[in-house]
Amino acid sequence: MSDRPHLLLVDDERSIREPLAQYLSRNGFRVTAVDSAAEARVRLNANAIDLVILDIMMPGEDGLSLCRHIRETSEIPVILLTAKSEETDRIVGLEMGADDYVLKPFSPRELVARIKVIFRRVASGGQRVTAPDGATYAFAGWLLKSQERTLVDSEGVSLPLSTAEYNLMLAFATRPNQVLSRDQLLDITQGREANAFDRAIDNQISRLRKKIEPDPKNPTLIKTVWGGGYTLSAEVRKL
Amino acid sequence: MSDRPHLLLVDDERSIREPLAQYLSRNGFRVTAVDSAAEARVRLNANAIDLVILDIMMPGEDGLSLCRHIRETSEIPVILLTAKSEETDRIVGLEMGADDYVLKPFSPRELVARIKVIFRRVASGGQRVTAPDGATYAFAGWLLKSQERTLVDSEGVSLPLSTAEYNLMLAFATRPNQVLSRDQLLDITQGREANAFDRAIDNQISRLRKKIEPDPKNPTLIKTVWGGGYTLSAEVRKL
DNA sequence: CCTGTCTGTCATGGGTTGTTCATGGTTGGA
DNA sequence: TCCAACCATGAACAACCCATGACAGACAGG
Repeated sequence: MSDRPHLLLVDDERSIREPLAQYLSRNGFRVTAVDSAAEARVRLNANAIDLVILDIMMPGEDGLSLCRHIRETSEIPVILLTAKSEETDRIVGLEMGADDYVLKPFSPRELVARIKVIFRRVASGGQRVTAPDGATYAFAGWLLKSQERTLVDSEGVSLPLSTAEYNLMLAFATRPNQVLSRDQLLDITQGREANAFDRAIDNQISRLRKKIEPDPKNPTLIKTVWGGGYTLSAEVRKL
Repeated sequence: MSDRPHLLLVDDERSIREPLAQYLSRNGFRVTAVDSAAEARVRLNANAIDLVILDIMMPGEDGLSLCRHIRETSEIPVILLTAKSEETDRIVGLEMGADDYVLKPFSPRELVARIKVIFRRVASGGQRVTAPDGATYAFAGWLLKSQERTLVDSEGVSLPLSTAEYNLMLAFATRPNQVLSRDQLLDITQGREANAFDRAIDNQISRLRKKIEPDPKNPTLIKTVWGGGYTLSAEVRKL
């Protein structure tokens, strides 16, 4: 986890969402605030989220459903916000995998305290681009082995990747055919924000292409999206 | 932690303590119930406590004081019970190192849910080298025998490890494919903090690689994660 | 007390990554 | 079609991080 943990705040009520996002920002967190579960799913995929704060009551998909989804697909901690005082709902939330809940109306200060408690617990294991244990991704004749952190070509020859190259490759392999901006890639691979005129990602892309593209000048795998970022254009199978 | 986690319940009011202890027992926990902070200190020393449930308001030494003591001397999680509804007290508790608090009157079912949340967290990321219980770990053609503190290769040849090397190897074997920072490794293997420019772990890694890597210059087992630490890239079976 | 092993510290060298910058490609409008 | 503005590329460089040999203090066994 980077210096400033990245929180995803999901609440449909603007009057809660915006001031809370501001408060959390002032307290040392990076905050992405969205107003629906659907938007939250997009952000979970695109960014490296360290913790989710989730309103239970929302139009469309509700918080409990999203919470279940998060728990099934990742280890990201979840704090539920609930206006309901009914005990059963809160307990259902905990049993569903939420790490904590906070009753509305709550004090922002208490929420921050609870967030810190969770990070204190998590601090030992958490790492950013963790691939599911031992997963292998197959695309375009390559095998990306997350356990060995290497690429293997169709003839079984192993190609060593540096740490940054591996992180980048994994970011693409888990999000094939998705355009990822430089900001997103920085966030995913290193959990940091871009400083002005940051060409770090460009450079890594260049180095990666030299390793995996048949003709690095005419990339067929990692394509440039002008003004947008990069995308891995290949079908990826997870083994 | 054994199958049935051992809880220490500290509350001076018998009308709460005894029924609650019973309820917790019926829900899969071993429970030691005491009525004072002093008694709690004795039990903490004498028994292997996995979690403490602590009333804040008690005659004599109060819960907050005991909580601070626990946090200073161990990693045992603490849940505070508090009758006070004042926000500040609860937050002070959290900031003092408690893992959670529950407001009186609370439902036992909710308390159990919260206990389980904490154990779930601890189980995934917990520190500490697991006690040498005579287990053997098999990975990449090696056997790490915790009883003999040696590595045995596929031909049965035994390779002696020094203490530090063994601790390091065990730390990896119990956390395969996890990136462990130098800080974590120092903490796990020696329980100490890194001082600035601490290269002790680097050196141990280097020595360990020379012993177990086919080609120490191109490590395939213990890999470097740039800016992150090291990881054991292998499938580990516990025998 | 001596000796050998173990382990932390230091210094040096090498690898990896971020930044800068000149160059060339892409885009949209004239 | 041409041009200006913008953007991407990749080489060169600098900063940073890591690997490892040498050394010395700590420690245990004789």
